[in-house]
Amino acid sequence: MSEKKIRILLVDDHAVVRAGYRMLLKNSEDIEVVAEADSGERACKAFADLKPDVVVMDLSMPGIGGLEAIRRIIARDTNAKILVFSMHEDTVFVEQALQAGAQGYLTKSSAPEILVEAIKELAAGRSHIDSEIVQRLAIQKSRGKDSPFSGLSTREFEIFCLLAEGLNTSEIAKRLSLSYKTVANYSTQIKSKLNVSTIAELARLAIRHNIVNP
Amino acid sequence: MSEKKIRILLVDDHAVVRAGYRMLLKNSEDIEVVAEADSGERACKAFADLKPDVVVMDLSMPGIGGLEAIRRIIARDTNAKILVFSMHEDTVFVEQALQAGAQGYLTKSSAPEILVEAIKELAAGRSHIDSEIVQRLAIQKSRGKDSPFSGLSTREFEIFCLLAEGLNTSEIAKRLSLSYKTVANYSTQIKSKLNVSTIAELARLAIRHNIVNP
DNA sequence: TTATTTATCAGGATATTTTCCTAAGTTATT
DNA sequence: AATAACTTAGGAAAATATCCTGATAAATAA
Repeated sequence: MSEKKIRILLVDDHAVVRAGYRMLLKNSEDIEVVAEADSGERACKAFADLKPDVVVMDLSMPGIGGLEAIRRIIARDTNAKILVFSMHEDTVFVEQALQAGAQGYLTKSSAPEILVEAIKELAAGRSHIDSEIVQRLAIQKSRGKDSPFSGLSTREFEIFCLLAEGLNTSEIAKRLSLSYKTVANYSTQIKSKLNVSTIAELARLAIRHNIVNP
Repeated sequence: MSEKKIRILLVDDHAVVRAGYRMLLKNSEDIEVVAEADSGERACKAFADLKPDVVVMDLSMPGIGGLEAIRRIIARDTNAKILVFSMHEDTVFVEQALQAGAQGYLTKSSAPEILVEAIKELAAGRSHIDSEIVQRLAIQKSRGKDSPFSGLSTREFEIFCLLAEGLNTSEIAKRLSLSYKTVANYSTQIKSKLNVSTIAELARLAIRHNIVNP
């Protein structure tokens, strides 16, 4: 047992949820929450300022989402340890988060003790992915049954989510600090890859896969 | 009891379903299925040819949907008796169907005997709406809680459904035999009335209200 | 019955968006 | 070091959306 506590940055847009996590982690002697953030942007800032040992991060947040935040943090520090704690159980999100650089993935339906356990794992340099999800990933892989989104790159998937949520091209461009043209071109590419011709079809596809709620 | 049988036109795009109805109605002495149709277009044609006493009509069909078929039939014969037999339980559809000119509305979850009963009611010049739905309509009305779609005209609602299903403007124009311009103008109007700015939002709204499946 | 509103339908003009092509810089991968 | 994949974005042309206007037809009110 090391004498120094594991320093945590909590990222979630809901204050109540953060408070809950904080309470939960208070029971652990060797864990200390050093900061909270309610957006991807502020998470990046807090990470740069405090260099926490582990970031506990929600995915769906206003502004740049969790995925983008992960990528920005990893860009700053390749060794950053990020544990995703999301409500999304769909394997697409897991794949995307890991690809973005996260080392851990838990769902909100995981048992509370697991959170502490996972944090310690990450701090020790190992990874921890929800066992149920690991199984599903394995099954999917063995069946060669990739989700229709596995062909999308990180950026494509990100824009896909925003399109499905109902944002238009210029709103997405603004949010991701990209040129309007870039987003427009991505949209075309995404529709082609997913084999849909309208945004309505795209939205329904996303809903069927629990990527956005109806 | 009149000596002449009630002459029925069955409209449904699934042959098996039509066969089922036919079997069901065979048990009734005073009912006779004189024709079947698997599309709105053919239903109109069959109606004009045979002048059945009652039309039993599904709503969701390829080509012109059931709503448009009802309107065309009523346009030809104001006294046509149309009984909608749909899987849609949402009151929006009932309102739309009645507004289009139908006298009856049953859902596929109704008891089989009810179908025979309803047909006889219609043939006698009365109306018959599924009792569960009547109740829900009454409750909605009493609460003054109109669905967001009640502000849409028949045509607007029709185009709304097709947009939500994933058709684009020119496909809709083709299907409804309208000018591209008309549909484009309607789309703008519909989005404005429903207070959405993208087709993705429109699709999600439709899905939330069970107007199209995800 | 006549007047007024509402619904349907669509053209013109203009703006906005999409699509397709191309290309440069970046990051993995071999 | 080289090939491949990803990200970014501009130009040009095609497709769509928007706003305005107007003509019928049908329903509703006076």
